[in-house]
Amino acid sequence: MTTISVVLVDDHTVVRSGLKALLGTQGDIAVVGEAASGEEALEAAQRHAPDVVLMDLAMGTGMDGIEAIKRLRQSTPKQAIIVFTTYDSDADIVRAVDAGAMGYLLKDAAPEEIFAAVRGAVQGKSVMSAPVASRLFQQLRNPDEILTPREAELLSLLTQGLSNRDLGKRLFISEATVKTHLAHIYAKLGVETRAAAIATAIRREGMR
Amino acid sequence: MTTISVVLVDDHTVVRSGLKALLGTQGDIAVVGEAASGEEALEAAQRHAPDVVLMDLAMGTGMDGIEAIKRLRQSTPKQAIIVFTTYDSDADIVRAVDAGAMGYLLKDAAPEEIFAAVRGAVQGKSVMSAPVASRLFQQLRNPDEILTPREAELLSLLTQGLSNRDLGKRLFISEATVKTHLAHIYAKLGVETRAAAIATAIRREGMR
DNA sequence: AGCTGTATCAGCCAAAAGGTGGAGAGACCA
DNA sequence: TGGTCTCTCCACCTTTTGGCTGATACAGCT
Repeated sequence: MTTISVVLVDDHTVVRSGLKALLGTQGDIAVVGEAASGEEALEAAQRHAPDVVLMDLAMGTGMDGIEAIKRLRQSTPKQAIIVFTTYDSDADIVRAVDAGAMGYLLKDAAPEEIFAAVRGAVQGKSVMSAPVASRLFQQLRNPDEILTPREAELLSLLTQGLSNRDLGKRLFISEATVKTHLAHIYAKLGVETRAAAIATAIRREGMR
Repeated sequence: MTTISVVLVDDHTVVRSGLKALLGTQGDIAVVGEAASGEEALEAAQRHAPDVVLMDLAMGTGMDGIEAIKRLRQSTPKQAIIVFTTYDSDADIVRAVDAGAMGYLLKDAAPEEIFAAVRGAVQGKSVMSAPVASRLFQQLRNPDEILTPREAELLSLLTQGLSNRDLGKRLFISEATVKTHLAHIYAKLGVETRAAAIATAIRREGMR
């Protein structure tokens, strides 16, 4: 059994430290490098040539996690990338997988789940937290929940706090049409009010 | 010099582990207990009687951090509570300080900052991360825009998409009172509708 | 040619939200 | 003690939003 080398990418010192401590308890996993930003991540991945990169999506400044994943796939395509983040935003999941992530863990994952993900990743298995998997599953099963371009446009304006009247003016459509679109959006998002739709959109769909 | 005993409260195993590893490097600080929820926090604080409680505000389920702070102040008033959380939301800061928190750190704080906060807390000093301090400072300059603790609480629930009726039920107040609070919140945030208030709160205040 | 999905609009009604003005109770402080 | 702040509540009224049903038009696909 060979040792699995890992590079950690997270702008929070505490989280890196915690991962290091947890992974350190496992004989077959060794943390060989750390990075606090997307830029550093590229550098560290080059230098340490790890088997696995564990990466947060939200980096305070500079390059974000998604961008870092894309570049890592180009510069060091053999490394398995596992996303390790706080929120299970639909948009982030899709984007991360699209960018080439092998796994998607949430920060409240149990240590065993993290170990399993790291071990699985080097074997080409993709591991994700249960809530993440269920979201992906739901999206595949329910194409009904995908917003049409027009609906997405409207939702985007909605999250800026516009009234139905304003939405109509902005999009050059009648208030009646705005209401129709809204009803569809609510149904697709699984909410009943505009307030909940805004909250859902900004948080879950990564709109801001 | 006596050793400072600390209890950690965070629903993320990784974060607890990280704090433990970091604090463990300091000879005068010892982690004596951990908790993954508000309920566990009360229990751990009773049992271990620590000098300091380091606590996240966002706990997955059950009691939230603010509520836990309030109860801790009642059950074990001598312990200093330091909030250790991800976002610097105005509303959360106000509510946490109001509930009796001694310090307010962000998770991207440097280890030295954390050590200093723990040491300061036992001496009755309140320590907060620079971004947090600047927010408070800004609020002091514009007293008209400061949300009262109750308003902050309401706004926090508002960003979850609740209706006036639901807000009333949740806070044990009438719908009339909810409307009064909302009117004040709108005025302070400089918006006219609940939709705009939510958008402003989530984006500008970093709430989620 | 028919089906499906998208985008547009209407009218009606009920529910929710917002605006205005007023008011009492308790805390805190000068 | 008087002033200020906060939290609570009420009534009345207007505006906005949401639920429902139904309709037309166009594009793409089979």
